[in-house]
Amino acid sequence: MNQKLDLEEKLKELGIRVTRQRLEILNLMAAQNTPLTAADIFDKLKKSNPKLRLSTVYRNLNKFVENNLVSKIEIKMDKKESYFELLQGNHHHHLICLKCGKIIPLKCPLKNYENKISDQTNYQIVEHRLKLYGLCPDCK
Amino acid sequence: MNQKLDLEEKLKELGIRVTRQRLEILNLMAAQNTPLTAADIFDKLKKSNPKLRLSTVYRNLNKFVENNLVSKIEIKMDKKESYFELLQGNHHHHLICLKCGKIIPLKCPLKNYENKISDQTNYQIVEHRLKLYGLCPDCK
DNA sequence: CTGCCTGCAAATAGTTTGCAAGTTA
DNA sequence: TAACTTGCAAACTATTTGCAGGCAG
Repeated sequence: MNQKLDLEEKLKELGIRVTRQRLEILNLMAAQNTPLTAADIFDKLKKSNPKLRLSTVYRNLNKFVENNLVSKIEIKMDKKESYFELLQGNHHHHLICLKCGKIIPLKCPLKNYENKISDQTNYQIVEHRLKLYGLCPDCK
Repeated sequence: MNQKLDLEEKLKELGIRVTRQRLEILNLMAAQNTPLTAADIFDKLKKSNPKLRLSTVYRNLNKFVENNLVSKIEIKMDKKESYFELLQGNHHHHLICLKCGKIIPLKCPLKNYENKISDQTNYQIVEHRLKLYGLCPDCK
């Protein structure tokens, strides 16, 4: 898997020290390829690294977010926990199953919409976030 | 102001007991006409009603949400607090200033989009949420 | 007068922080 | 070896809950 090397390389480029914890977090996120909570990541990694702490996971995720390696998003309508997703170039949104929680990515339908709103409101638009909720084929 | 009467009427229709706390919360939300946090509401109301508790505000907001009188939304990108907004018939989204926090409503640009995604993914779409972030004319 | 609502206090969930010891460059 | 990172414990923020007395219907 040369994605592992890419991720290590990416940290070096950004001047972020390469530690076991950071690589394990990033590799897990790359392998799962869906948004995960800090607790998800912690639960999976503590099996192979029992000394790992949830606070370390949070500290590193926050650092990745600051450096635009990862984005932090809300997924569940009724839970206030954050999800984290490895940024791999493509701006997209999410469709979330209300029953089983499955998440699928959606390409962005709002390319010109930002300009339109910018013109209408005189706001300078910086970003937008869209989520759809529904029932997946298995749950509906 | 006959909105006050409307709100009291609405509670009765829904079989929700009319209490001082409930009316004060709803009237404040109607008067402010922008999404508010439970703490915003509590801070404003405790001046005239010092015995009011934040837990009472939360309990009532949750009841209003269950009964579709109020919607619960996330507004701030980096804070995990919920905002609550009185539902007044019109489905809309929000444009939020990243600097001063001002919030303006946007009409929904996604009328057909849900159908399109439903066809593409075979999910049954239940709802969607869109937020734009930017800088308002005063802050940019 | 009965059941729902509130005040009050304490608990919970998610996340952050301070500090000393360990690790990276 | 200097600066950064981690483990660990404790704090913090937003929200919820249990219980006993109070109020609405």
